Amino acid sequence: MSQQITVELPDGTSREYVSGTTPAEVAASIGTRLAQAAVAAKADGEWIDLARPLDHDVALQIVVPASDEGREVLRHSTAHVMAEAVTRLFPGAKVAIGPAIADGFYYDFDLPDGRTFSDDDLARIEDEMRAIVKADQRFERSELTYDDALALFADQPYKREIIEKVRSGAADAEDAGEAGGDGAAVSVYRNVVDGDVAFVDLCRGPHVPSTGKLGAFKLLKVAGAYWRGNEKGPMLQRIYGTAWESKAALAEHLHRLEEAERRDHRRLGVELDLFSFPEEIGSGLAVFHPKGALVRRIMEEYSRQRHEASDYQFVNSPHITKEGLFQTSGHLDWFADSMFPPMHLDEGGQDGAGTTYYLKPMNCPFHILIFKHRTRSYRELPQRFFEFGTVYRYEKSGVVHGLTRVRGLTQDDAHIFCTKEQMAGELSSLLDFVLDVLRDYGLDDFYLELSTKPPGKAAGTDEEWDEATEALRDAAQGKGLALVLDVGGGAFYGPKISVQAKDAIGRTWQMSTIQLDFQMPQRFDMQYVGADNERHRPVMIHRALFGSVERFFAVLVEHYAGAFPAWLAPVQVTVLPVSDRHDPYGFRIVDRLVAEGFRAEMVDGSSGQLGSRIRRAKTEKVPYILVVGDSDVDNGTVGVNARGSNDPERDVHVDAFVERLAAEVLEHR
RNA sequence: GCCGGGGUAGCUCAGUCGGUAGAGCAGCUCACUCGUAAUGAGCAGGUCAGGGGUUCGAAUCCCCUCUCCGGCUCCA
Repeated sequence: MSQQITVELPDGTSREYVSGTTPAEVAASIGTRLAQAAVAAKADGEWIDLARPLDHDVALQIVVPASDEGREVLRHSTAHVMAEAVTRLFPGAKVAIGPAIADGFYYDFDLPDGRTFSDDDLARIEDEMRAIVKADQRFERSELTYDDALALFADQPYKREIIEKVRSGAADAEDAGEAGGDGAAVSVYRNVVDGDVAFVDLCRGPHVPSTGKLGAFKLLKVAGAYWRGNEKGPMLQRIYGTAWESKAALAEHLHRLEEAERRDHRRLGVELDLFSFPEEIGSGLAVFHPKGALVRRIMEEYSRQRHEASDYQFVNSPHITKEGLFQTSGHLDWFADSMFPPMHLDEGGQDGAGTTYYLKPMNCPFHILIFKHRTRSYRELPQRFFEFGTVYRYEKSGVVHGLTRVRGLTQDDAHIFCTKEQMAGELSSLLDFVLDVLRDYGLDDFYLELSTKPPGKAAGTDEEWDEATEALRDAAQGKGLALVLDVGGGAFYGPKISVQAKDAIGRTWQMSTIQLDFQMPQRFDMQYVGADNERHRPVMIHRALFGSVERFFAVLVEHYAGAFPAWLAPVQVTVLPVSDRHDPYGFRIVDRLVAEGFRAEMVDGSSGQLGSRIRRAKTEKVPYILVVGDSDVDNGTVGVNARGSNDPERDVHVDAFVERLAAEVLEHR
């Protein structure tokens, strides 16, 4: 008599089955639609295939495509299909790893004779993949001993390396994830069609039952990638693709990609005449044009106001310094490679040694020196120094990217020096301040990330790190935001909290960072005199709210798709007279607006017909276009075209418009 | 830095087999005087990223440098 097992379903109900029943059969017993949709299952939280027999009581979740888990399975299975297609089309290709990632998947290959993929290859591979999907190959799982697996993958060195690593116990989570198995064995998946094995891959699974379940996918791009992310290791060819539960979901995703491209700040920077990167200046060095500089100035001015109101003191420091400063801080130990090379001066001096200067890659040592300039009393703590400090970092050539990763940037940098007792309160109120200011720039969907001690690249003791990390965690909790752990992501001198913000199309950007630092105060031997008349070491908090002005600017451009809200828009109002007899009235409107402190300009009839002037102003994403004609001149009104509306408002009184614009600017709408 | 792909007018791009460069938009001039997303005509605009090589001849083929793009690695 066969044994019964109890299967608990996500809705809390339980059902009895004969031992050996598969998740596929469970799904079928619940409903045909579920059975048809199912791609995999989770048993007690563990991924399994639908065909894996259940032999004990279990909490079972049937995974369907239209879920995060389901898409992960689809993507991973699609990656296998891609690998099969590549090995068919490129005999001798070595396969590395091919996981599911956010929104898609990739697979790394090593092609014979150093061959590389072209865009045409991508199309061919996609065609081959469609054939494999059409053939509806079954994914069959089996477990092999290490020796059998090594033999099976005799001509796949990357797979063998993973197996060896797992066997020797040196595997990290990534390797273990690839190899599956249960410690004495590894699992492999065979793609079987008509009894023939078309492809086999080392894999933990799970996979869809057969390739026919796949189909809504697209290969996106080819890229180089290091084997195991090791800069010194071999460079593989990576193909990125995306896969979804339906054609509609795929189309939607591709549309999102287009939308992101449309918002690209590098493209809008040219279109809206905001900034550029003249080749003559050098890589990663931007110039801001009048309109971009205007937006930037407004951003900075508002930031200054807010900092002033929150008891920050403004300081300034030079762009270059003698090397000793960065030796003391430790930056030269960690970051000499990514600093602009030193300037050696006065080498003809008596001892011939001369002096070495560096461009500053950061501002903190300067602020420390300001603190240290005289004896500080506990009465003046916390001391908050703020500076728009321009720094230079020699970013590696391949990482420079628009305004988000540049070689010359301006940090809205502040350093707070306080007592240990003040630390908790200071961190908490700082976080409130940061979030509040970010909201004023139109960002309001946040989560926090806590980055801990970086292994092998950190100064200070574990005790100091633990203390600092816990202080940050305490500050982060209770803000009502999700807190995500970023293990090993801290700076060399301390852990950090970063504020991650979602933009208008749901992309996450790292915005502000708050770092707690017990190291610099020691290195620079900072002190204050306490109430007990003894000398104490202050705690130092590093923080940047924008991060860098350039980067924040880029995020705002992409967030707003170049359509800045009125308070930030370089031109708030464009006045268009219908014909040149309305010019004097148009100028009066512009004068009035400018007198009220708005940024208004007039485009008269000599630069085109009304339709073309309207078109241009709309292309420039001006918040308000005012059209003025005969009736407006007679009645003191304007025709208002608010950005985003295709419905012009006629006969709006000038006073009413001014009031409306003023309110909008004031409220940062 | 590494892998791959690019650089032709301000912008977007075409340019065949190696035979000294073309369009649209933008700009300028003139005409049009117009109520909501492109009026028309004309003009002007290029050391084909820079340097070297091959060739009778190079935007085109080769090499180097700069620079951009997609990734990887990195990001104080």
